[in-house]
Amino acid sequence: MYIYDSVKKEKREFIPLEANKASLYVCGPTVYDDAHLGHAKSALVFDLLTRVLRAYGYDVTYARNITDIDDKIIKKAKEQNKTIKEITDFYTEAFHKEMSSIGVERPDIEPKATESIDAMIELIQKLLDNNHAYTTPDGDVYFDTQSDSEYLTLSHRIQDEDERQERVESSGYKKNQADFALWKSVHDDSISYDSPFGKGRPGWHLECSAMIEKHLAKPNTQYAVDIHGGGADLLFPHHENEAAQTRCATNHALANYWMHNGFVTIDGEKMSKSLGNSFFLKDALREYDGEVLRFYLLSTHYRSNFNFNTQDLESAKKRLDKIYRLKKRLFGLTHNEERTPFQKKLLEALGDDLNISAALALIDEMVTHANETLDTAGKHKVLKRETLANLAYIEKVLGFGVKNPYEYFQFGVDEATKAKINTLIATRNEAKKAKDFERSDALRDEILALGVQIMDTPQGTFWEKV
RNA sequence: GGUGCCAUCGCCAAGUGGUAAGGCCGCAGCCUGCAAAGCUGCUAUCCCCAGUUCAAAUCUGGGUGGCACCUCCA
Repeated sequence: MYIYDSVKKEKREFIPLEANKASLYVCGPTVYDDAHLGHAKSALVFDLLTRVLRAYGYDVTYARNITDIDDKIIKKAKEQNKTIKEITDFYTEAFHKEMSSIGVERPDIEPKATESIDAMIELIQKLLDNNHAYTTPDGDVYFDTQSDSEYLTLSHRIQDEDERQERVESSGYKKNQADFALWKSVHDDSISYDSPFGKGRPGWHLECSAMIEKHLAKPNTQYAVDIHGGGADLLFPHHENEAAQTRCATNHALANYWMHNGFVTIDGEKMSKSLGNSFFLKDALREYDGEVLRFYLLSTHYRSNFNFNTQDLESAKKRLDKIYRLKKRLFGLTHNEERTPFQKKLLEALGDDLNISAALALIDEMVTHANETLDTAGKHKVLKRETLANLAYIEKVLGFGVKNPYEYFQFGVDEATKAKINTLIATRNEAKKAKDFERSDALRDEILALGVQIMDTPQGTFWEKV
């Protein structure tokens, strides 16, 4: 399997630290607001990566954190007159629910920042002991970027000479402008934790390093984890700082492979709070089946930026529909797991840095071939068996086609309408039987007016929401 | 201003030196009472200019255009 390493900037063969095992850490959400499509994209990308690694036979340990202590959370809690925990519990649960509806499996480990304070304090203490951090008179602890000769090697940034030397005064007690807080002292009655450095809260970058040490890192390895992932915007400063902390506090570097997913944009612009163009996942889920969103968001290579629009979403849906229609044709048949050449090719495509386009093209060809054979030789047992095995494989590795195919096509149709449609179809079939085509066509138009397309097949008349 | 990424059919999108995958849309046909679905066929020389090479969408240089990071951000 090959992975594009966004730090080394090249595709590299994946060689794990420990044979047959793979550890993966991904920066998760700060739970103070609803997840938007960008969060969905990131979660989907690493969900796919995990599935592919497992398909390759790796025993994967996947950790994704929940940041549940942060200034923004505190601000929101104050605004809504709620406790921090009420806020974070609410958004954590919403996050889980929404991710689940787009087929994202739960990570193996989901550490919360508030449950890892000890590990963070331990890490800060090590950095202080190693002279990679310093305390300020007002009780903050900063990482000393000048003490780390490898600082900025991750993001390939060139340190600005002006920044280095000039602004010591303007940044309080910081030695260098680039230094970042490991511990922010708290002097008022807002939420804080006790520490050897005084009451305070952990810095933003610290928790990931601490949690990786606590949950994933193995002693005496060159890297703490095999793969570290996150959104492209996290490379600097977040990952740069994480890497610096880990490198300076422990005897290993943070990650062997770095993976960064591209952004979801709307009208060509990155979604952001300040632009007011966020598209929340919960809103999208009201209009579209979660799996359609999964398929659409995953249909472009993970490193590319992704411009969201409903026209493209519709055309992605039509592509997914074809998988489900094939499922319908084979509905009710049982099958066993079976390896086919198709599956091998599919995995090879995905193993090439998650080349989803190549994988989807293979699926399209498989579906077309299966339909063609079913059209001409409906009783082709081997084909049916292999196709079912292939569809099951697609479900497992890509998470496409996991639903009941009939229900999939009925998304957003309420029970009363369903009953009405079934009645109309029954009436139409009677008219058809009596060869009263004028009536049957009129009934079909009536059904179409409900936003439903019907299709007559040898197995009966089926309908799909348009 | 600094750094980096990108530019392939109407739209989405693979392809990193050997002569352009796939999907959507469109057109023609098969099937169908008619449709829908399914199937078959048709549709690009790769932003511009120059260079390297037997050979470039793919490498180099120069343009033009778009985006991102440098501040919280998936």
